[in-house]
Amino acid sequence: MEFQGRACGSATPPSEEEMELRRGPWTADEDLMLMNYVTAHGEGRWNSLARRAGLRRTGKSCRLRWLNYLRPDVRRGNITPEEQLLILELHFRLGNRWSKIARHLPGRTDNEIKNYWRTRVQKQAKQLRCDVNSKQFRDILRSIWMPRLVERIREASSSSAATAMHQNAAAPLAPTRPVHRAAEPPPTMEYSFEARLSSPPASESVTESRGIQGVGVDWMQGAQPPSPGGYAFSGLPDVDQSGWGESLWSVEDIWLQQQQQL
DNA sequence: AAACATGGCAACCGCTATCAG
DNA sequence: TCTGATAGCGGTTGCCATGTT
Repeated sequence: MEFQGRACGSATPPSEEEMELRRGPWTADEDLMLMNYVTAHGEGRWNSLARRAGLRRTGKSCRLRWLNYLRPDVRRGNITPEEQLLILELHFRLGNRWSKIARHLPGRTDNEIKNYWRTRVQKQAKQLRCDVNSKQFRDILRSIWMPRLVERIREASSSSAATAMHQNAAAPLAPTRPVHRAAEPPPTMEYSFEARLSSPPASESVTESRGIQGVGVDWMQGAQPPSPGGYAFSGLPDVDQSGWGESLWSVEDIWLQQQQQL
C-alpha cells in the first residue's frame, strides 16, 4: 500500500498519474465527497457513482468505504459483552458467515466481526494450542468464555439499573460522524439480548430465522451454564479491568481445561 | 530514548452469485 | 442461453499505534 494521499479539487488539470485509480487509505476529502454524493443520490451502481462523484476510486472501494465506515448507522469501537456473546453463538451455528452474523448486530459490519474473531477469538485458541473450530475449543467457549460474558452482562445490567437515573439518556448509539479508532466506552445497550435473538432482521430468510431463534438462550435464561467439571466463577481474574474482549481466562483456566480433556 | 515486537483493523483481492439486456 | 456489469462475501495483507525490551 504505497499510496500517497493527494489533495482533491486541484485547480490544475489532472496529470496522467492522477487520473489513475487511487488505492489505500481514504482522505477526509474523499470521505466528504462520497458522503455528500450518497446522501444526495443514494447508494448503488457503485462504479458509475464513483465516477459521477468525482472519486478516483473503484466502485468496489467506494462501496466498502461507505458500508464499513461512512454509513450513518455504523457503530464502531468496543464490542460489548452482549455482542461478543451473540457473535460466539452465531458463529457456532453459521460458521464464518460474517455478513449473516453481522445482520444480527445492528450497526456492526461483517468486516468488524471478522476482525474481532480473528484477533480475539483465534488468539485465545492459539493460546490454548487448539484449532478455533475444534470441539475442544468450542467446549471451552461454552464452559468458560460464554458463562463469563453472561455474568458480565448481568453485572452490567444490575449496576446500570442502579445508575440509570444518573445517566444522560441522550448518548447516541451511532455517531453521525464516524470516529476513527474510537476509544469511547461501550454504548449503553438499548436492546434486550433475548428480544434481539428472537427477532432476527427482516432480511433473514424464514429458515434462517428459525435457525437463529433462541440462539444461546437455552442455558442463559436463568439456567446454569453447561459446566463440565463444575466450573466456579470465584477466584478468577476480573476480566473487565482491561477492556472488552481481553483474555477471559487465566493460565490456571487453560491448565484446568487441558486436564479435563485428558 | 530508541529499537523491536505485537495487535488491531482498514482496505484490498479474488471469487461467486445475481441480474439485466 | 449467453454475457457483461454489479453486488456481496470471505480471506489476506500491510500500516500504524501501542507495548516491551
